[in-house]
Amino acid sequence: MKIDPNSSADLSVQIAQAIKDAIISGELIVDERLPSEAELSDHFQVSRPTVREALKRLAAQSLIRTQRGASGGAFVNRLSFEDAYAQQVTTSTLLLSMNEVSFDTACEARYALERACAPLSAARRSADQLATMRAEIFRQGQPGLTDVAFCASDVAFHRALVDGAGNPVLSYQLAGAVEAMQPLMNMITFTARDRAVITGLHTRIADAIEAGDSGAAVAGLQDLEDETRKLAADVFAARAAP
Amino acid sequence: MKIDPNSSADLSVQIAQAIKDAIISGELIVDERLPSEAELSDHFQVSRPTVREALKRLAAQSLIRTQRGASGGAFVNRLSFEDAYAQQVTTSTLLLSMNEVSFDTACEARYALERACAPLSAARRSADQLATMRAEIFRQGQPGLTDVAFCASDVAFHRALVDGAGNPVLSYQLAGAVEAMQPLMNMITFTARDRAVITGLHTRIADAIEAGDSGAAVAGLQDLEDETRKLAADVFAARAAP
DNA sequence: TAGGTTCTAAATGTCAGACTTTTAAATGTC
DNA sequence: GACATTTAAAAGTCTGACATTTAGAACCTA
Repeated sequence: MKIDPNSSADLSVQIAQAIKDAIISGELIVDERLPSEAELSDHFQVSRPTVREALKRLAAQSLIRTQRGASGGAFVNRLSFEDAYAQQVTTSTLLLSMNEVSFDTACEARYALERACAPLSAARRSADQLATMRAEIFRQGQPGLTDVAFCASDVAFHRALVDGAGNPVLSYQLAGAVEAMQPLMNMITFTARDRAVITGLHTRIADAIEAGDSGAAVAGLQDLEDETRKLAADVFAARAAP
Repeated sequence: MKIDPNSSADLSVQIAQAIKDAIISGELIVDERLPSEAELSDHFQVSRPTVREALKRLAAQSLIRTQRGASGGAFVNRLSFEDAYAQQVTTSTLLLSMNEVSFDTACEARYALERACAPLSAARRSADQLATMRAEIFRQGQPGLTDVAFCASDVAFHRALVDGAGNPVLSYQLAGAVEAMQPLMNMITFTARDRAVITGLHTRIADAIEAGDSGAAVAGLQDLEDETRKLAADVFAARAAP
């Protein structure tokens, strides 16, 4: 682990990069303890606050974790799917909210990816995942449900569908696509009729998944995408010309 | 922006979270300048190094950028697709390398997602993206190409295919799935015959994309997935029983 | 007056050293 | 042997200072 004394970049950035490279290259392995802050500051010839800033950068990316006390220190962190999920969701959400991504673009991406999961889910979903889908459909039919709660249930339904594929990598990749849509969906007002149509499609999809009919599941998702985009278009049209 | 004085969490974590919340909620908008470090340390009643650690955490996630000098400071950063790509790729790569994800699982996820892009790409790809695909196929046929270079070209081919869908959200989501496979692919030794089969399939896919034939493109990707998994299985079998 | 130069102040970047808190392990006691 | 106590190591935090960068103001000069 070396830094370039001639570089113009901030020291804490360079040090963070050096450690990150060591982790990626396998020079530092999972659960290995890094040298203490004092040792690192000695090694890189910088002060301890500078080393600490570098470590905080890595901690923010879940690359390391720190422990206080004797035999404490910074340890290379095993990046868990859970941590990665969370990062993926916040990054995707911010990306969408800060870049004026159109509803259609986000929606197209989400459903394209979800349709990719449908055949796997139809073949492999557990009874538990199917039960979750049914439970969410039931919840969506309850009277008095707020729009926000309806959207949250919608996300939960789709999460179960994706998880049904039994492929954690797929679940991780889709987490962002599905959850980041929620703020966009929250802009829509769902009438009782809209909800009935959506839950009807959800039922169709769940039935197809239960029957192992991947074609029907894909078709159901296609119709749901069309319906969602139509709803959104109506909302935006109504706002443009009140 | 407030922090809880009774919380046991580290101060820099709390402060980073408070600022992050303010950004996500829209309280702080893109390109807005945060208070100076001195003002923040005054506001939160902590020292400047603590504030700085919090800011470094946010900078590591590309949520803010800092500028030195007069009228400098920390600014809310517009999360660009480029930044998000990069994060997505490193996170996915580490996730795969640290969690003993099987080749098959990663491969299945990657091709499932890629097949989702194929119909859009067949309909929309630009001439430029098609040319990139052709150029990479040509490169893959060159003699003397190392296995690593062959894999890199493979990734470039697939990136062009995905970008052909013309949906930046989709490109972002797939960046991780496609690029994170590269280290896994690098474990495979490609014989001349293997390469011929793969480039043949690439040609089939490119032809289908050019012709706008989404069914053929999906079928080509399916065959490519099967071929890739067969190759990997052979490699692992050979290693298990030498 | 136009245009370049120098100065200045504000802000981040870095450093040194000290103190606080947490925690595991060594030590001591019954 | 089990439990309490001490100890030391390490991260967390604070104070205060100095270095460096940079935009803009003030100042000259042609």
